[in-house]
Amino acid sequence: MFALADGNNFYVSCERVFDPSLEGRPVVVLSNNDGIIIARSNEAKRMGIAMGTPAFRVRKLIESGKLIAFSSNYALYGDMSNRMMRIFGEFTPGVEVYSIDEAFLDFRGFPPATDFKALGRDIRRRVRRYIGIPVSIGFAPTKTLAKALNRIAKKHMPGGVAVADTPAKIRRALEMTPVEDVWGIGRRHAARLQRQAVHTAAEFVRLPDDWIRKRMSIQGLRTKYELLGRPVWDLEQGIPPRKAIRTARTFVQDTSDRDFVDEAIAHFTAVAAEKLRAQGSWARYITVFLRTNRFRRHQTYQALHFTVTLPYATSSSIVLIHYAREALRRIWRPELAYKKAGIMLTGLQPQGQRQLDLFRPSPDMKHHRLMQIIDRINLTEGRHSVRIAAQGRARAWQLAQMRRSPRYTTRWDEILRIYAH
DNA sequence: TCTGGGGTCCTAGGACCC
DNA sequence: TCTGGGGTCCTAGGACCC
Repeated sequence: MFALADGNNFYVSCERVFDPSLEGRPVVVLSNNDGIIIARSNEAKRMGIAMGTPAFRVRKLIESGKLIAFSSNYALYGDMSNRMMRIFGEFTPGVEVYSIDEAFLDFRGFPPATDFKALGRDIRRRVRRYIGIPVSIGFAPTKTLAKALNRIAKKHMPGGVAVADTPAKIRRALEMTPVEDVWGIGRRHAARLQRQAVHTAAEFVRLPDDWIRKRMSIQGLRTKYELLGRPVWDLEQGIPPRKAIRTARTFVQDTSDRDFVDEAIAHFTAVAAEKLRAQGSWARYITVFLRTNRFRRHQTYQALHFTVTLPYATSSSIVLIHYAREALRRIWRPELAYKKAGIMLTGLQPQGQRQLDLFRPSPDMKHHRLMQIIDRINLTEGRHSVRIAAQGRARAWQLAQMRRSPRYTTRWDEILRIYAH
């Protein structure tokens, strides 16, 4: 058996741990720049507030106090997540951290007679007591089924635990699962399946293999097998190195200010390079992209991008920023106003040997050591304490965050400020 | 006025190799 | 007139996930 355990309305639940007066009230958490809604309490869901709603659409509700909104506080959610995952680890060594709020748990070595319902309730109780987060858990023989059972636990089981350990229970679960809620079937395929009168997971698994293979690729077929209880996906532990690292931001306002965007690109590159070094990789390519505002009527949407092949793989912020700015020069069009900019590092390889180019500049070997020192200083003295000059002075990347809660679990200075009042 | 950020995998087609 | 067979690598676009 696998289990999929996740925190209910995770970001909202994190906020509630530190302010219990939020219990029972409609609460939402906003994305970067307080742009859209990315988490909702059950009460907010019941008010009909959809995922992804722009914040300005619910502004009146927030200002009148009918809806409580928080800016996102990833330092808090990340820390709460780690604590929750540690509790999961007390029940089985097989924990795959699948996202910030959910994990697959491996119970394949457990005796068949195990009472998984009771085990699930145990996990739930312990997380609730020690971390303060309500969780839901679904048990089943494959990961895709465990996902479906987790949804059933959340929607239909007051105890927050659902188990499918017999063919009959699996069949029943498939009938209860709308096809659009199956893990691996997204919006496009769901719409197409519904046109074919396929509305539930039970109906989906009745489709012939070659029909699925042709229209939904090998992935669709894997989903079918998993729903039938034939495991395709194994537990994945440890963090595989990223194959791409991307940093991008939406600006608070559209901008044509070249210097501003130049600093932003340099900064995004520095942030991405830091992640690159943290996982011990070098990058071979850097892509810079610019986007105009897709919601503007009078200007057609433009997405510009340019990729530079670096003369040698590197993780030096200095080298990467140099080529990022060159890429920006290539695509910059002064007549446009940009809403979003970003960079992406690809062609990642483990640090070690690298192929050099006979006719192009050689790497500066001193950078490696310099970057190590910068990273170490920034770790102890605070992010961005030491910067490359091109990153400018903290203006390009500032987010609008009007409603962020304190970083309760990681920043003493913020806690002390509250209690000083 | 105001609309997020960061990833992975698969397929088809082109360019190239012997 | 008739024009093989087998492979790799790269890229863009689509679909999916949180």
